[in-house]
Amino acid sequence: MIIYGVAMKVRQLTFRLLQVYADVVRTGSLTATANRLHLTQPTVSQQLKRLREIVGEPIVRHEEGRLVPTEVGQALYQLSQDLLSRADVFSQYLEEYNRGGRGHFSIGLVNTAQYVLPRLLGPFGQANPQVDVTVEIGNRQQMLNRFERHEDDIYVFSHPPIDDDVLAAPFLSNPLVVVGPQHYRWAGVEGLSMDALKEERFLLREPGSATRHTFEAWLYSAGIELRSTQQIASNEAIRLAVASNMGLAVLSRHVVADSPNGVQELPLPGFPLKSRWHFVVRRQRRLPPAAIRFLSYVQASLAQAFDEPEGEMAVAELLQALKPER
Amino acid sequence: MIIYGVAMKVRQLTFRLLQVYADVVRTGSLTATANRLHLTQPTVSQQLKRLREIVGEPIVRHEEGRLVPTEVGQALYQLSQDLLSRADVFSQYLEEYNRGGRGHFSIGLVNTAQYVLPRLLGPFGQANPQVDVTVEIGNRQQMLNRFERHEDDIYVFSHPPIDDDVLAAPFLSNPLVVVGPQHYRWAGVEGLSMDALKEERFLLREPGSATRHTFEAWLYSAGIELRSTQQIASNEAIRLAVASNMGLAVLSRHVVADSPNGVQELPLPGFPLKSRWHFVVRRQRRLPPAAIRFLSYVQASLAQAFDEPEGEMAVAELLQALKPER
DNA sequence: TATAGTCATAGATGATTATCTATGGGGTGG
DNA sequence: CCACCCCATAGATAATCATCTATGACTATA
Repeated sequence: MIIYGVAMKVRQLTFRLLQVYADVVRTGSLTATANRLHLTQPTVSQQLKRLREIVGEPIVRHEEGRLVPTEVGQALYQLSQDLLSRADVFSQYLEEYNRGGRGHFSIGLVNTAQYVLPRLLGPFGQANPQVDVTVEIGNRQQMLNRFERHEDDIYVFSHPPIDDDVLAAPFLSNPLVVVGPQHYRWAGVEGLSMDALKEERFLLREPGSATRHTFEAWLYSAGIELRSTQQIASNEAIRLAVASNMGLAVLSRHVVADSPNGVQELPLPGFPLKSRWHFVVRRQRRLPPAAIRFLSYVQASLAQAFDEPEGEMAVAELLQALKPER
Repeated sequence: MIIYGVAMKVRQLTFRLLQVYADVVRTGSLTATANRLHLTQPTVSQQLKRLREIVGEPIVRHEEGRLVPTEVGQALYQLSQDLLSRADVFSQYLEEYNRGGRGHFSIGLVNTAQYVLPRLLGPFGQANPQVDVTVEIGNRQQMLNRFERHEDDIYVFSHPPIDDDVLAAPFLSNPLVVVGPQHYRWAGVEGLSMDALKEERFLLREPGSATRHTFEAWLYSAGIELRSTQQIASNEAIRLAVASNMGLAVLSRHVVADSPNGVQELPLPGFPLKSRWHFVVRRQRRLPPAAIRFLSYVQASLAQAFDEPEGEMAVAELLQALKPER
């Protein structure tokens, strides 16, 4: 952009000057303006003088004891009003932004978490229509990569990465259960054990998956080795495969919880495997106010919507740890 | 939550800061901006810092070696663009105003002058559609009152008021002639003299009129006393009255010059009485650029449109006298 | 014409700004 | 791992700003 320095010394123009000038035009008196703005009359007089120098043209004249804007002064007054009100709009936007009622944040979800997060994000979005949330979804490994690159504001992991910079709040239990087809032959049998099922075919998620990793860790510690496995990349596909008698699987109870879906949970000793979802943020990262607001919202609704008072506590601590960042 | 009365320190906001910031966003580099604006890199860095303090929020962040505006920064950038371009529009307006191509001025005309001024104001208005001219009309006395009160930018008098502050440029001759009805019985008679006509009824303008005043002064110096007079307040009414055989009159030749109008000029010794119209301005008054432009325009067109080279000179001098006022 | 109110100007003084030079820290690409 | 950009910070300085108090000029109005 080419700047024409000729007509007006824009560089020296200050919003303060415009504020004072606008008030002078409104009151028609330097003294009045001085009082209203808690200044002395000479101060206002000098401000006017300087503004006139910036504009390069007289902007007010005396008329019947009042100060009246000249033709140029009127145009300048309109400009002032215009500019000041626009700056004010921006200021209000800033306030809204700081309150978290407006703006944007991004959250990265491990695949399985997408079965529960909507229950938090949905109502939050309803209550904060001006907030724009980007939801990233991937398996554990993909989310770890994003985390490494600081790509998102908040993450949800069942097993948070270990790092000094990490703040993690376990907010919701994520029980892993063994599921089989609706009319599975072992259904109802007492004393069923995993050892008895090791000959069955198990459908597993891909290696990067946390669900798979947790299950395999448990198998290892229990000294069990599976005979037959098959890899399927999504929880939903696994659920459908189980329903179709293709095998058994270990899934988050949240995946199978809702509605009749052709699968059933098998009561096995040692199950459900306990795990929890964590909100994970970097201690050092300055979260957008909207993200803070979301976490606050989560904290408030956890107890009632999910009956997870412990989660509420954990989120409260997380928020606390983030506050002094200011 | 703490409520901050002001989200942004608007008072300290400068257009300079916005200019610099806008350029930083465009180039994505402090160094580049520093070069473009002929500053050093630390200067730009500090400006950015100050702007951030004013806004109270980070406005840029590093990303792949570039500086990228944050969410708030983007909003601020838009604001900057907006404000700067508006200031620029005003600046352009100022330029136009100073060139006289835009704006307003007022001119006060003595009644008789309204017969010729349109021939100047008309074309000027055509050539400068953005200039808004207020034309005030009245008889000499009324115009003198306006002059005293500094109500107009320019005046047209045939006899300028005497005042140290007055600048007057005689720009056009205003011959006063004796007129009678079209078929007046003395028409064509050689050696006709005013002395012979003093028994006729003369139609005169009101006492404040300059035309009347000039005529009466001439009568006085010639030692002639009229027998019968009648007062009529407008030139036009007088012309019609003369055409209707109600008497004779002394009028500006400009009043009777155009078109067949039922009156004729009577050739009398001593006539036409010489007088001139003057543009009159106050030396001390700062004329709006538009008024200056009008006078310049008049100067340029006098010679060709009216064949009055002397008037051209006089107006040129007037303009000259006004110039150092800056 | 005296009085009060309103502006303008002068002089003084911290505070803030606009800049510069010098220097240090962090990445990026060889 | 080194050289090279790029940015941030420190320190310095002249200019400008934001203010104030004191005072003078001008203008209505009592």
